[in-house]
Amino acid sequence: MKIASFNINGVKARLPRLLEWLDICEADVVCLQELKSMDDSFPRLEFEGRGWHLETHGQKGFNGVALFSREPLQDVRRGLPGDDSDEQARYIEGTHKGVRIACLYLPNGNPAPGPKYDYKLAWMERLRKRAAELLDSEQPTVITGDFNVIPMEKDCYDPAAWLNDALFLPQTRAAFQTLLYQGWTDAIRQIHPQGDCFTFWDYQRGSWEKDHGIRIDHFLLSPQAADRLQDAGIDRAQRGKEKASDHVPVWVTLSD
DNA sequence: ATGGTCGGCTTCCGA
Repeated sequence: MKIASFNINGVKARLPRLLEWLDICEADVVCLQELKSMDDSFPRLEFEGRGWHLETHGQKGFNGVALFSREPLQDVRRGLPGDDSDEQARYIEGTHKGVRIACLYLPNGNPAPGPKYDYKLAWMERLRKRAAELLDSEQPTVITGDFNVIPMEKDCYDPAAWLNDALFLPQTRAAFQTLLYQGWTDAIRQIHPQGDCFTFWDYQRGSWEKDHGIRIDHFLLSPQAADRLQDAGIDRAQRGKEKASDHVPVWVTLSD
């Protein structure tokens, strides 16, 4: 089973690139973030016509997550539990062939300190609680998406340049590490322990041309999923295409 | 060198 994740930075702006990539990605389930589309204006037919089943969770203008799958998903759940007043569309779960898959777009949090950073940390605490429930289920589970967390110094081109950024602050990294200590496996680092594994290059300052990237799109695998981990990778070439997203797809394969 | 560039129900905001 192949599961991919891709922050597309606007489904309508990315339509040709996304359709092209979906045709070659060979994924059974695709987790998408930053749809920037409401559900009732989502270009469903473009994807359904190519055989994808869609579960979207959008909002106007910003955020938005979706699960695309070759077979219909079971038990789809929208929204991260823990705050009924939170109206931002950043989380969706579904089950594919017994594997629970959570797709998230974790808050950016900049500028820090400030209310946006407080929201990020509160969201990560809610995620910790949901992740603990998922572990307790002992079902094979994958949490993936744009975490907006640079876990380690080697995950950015110039750590000093990111010291005061909400993606790299000690509290942010500690909250991510707390997730890992629960028992989750960082699948991309598991398969690629050395070297750059960048997944994002800013549109500004020629970041792609200079390879000034960061690793913020992750796959966390429960023990039951990690036992089945075969491979993981990053479709880096997507960043060099015309009208590319600022993120590239990441993926894992699990044995059946 | 406080710039630069995307996307969105755009004329600012979020990233």
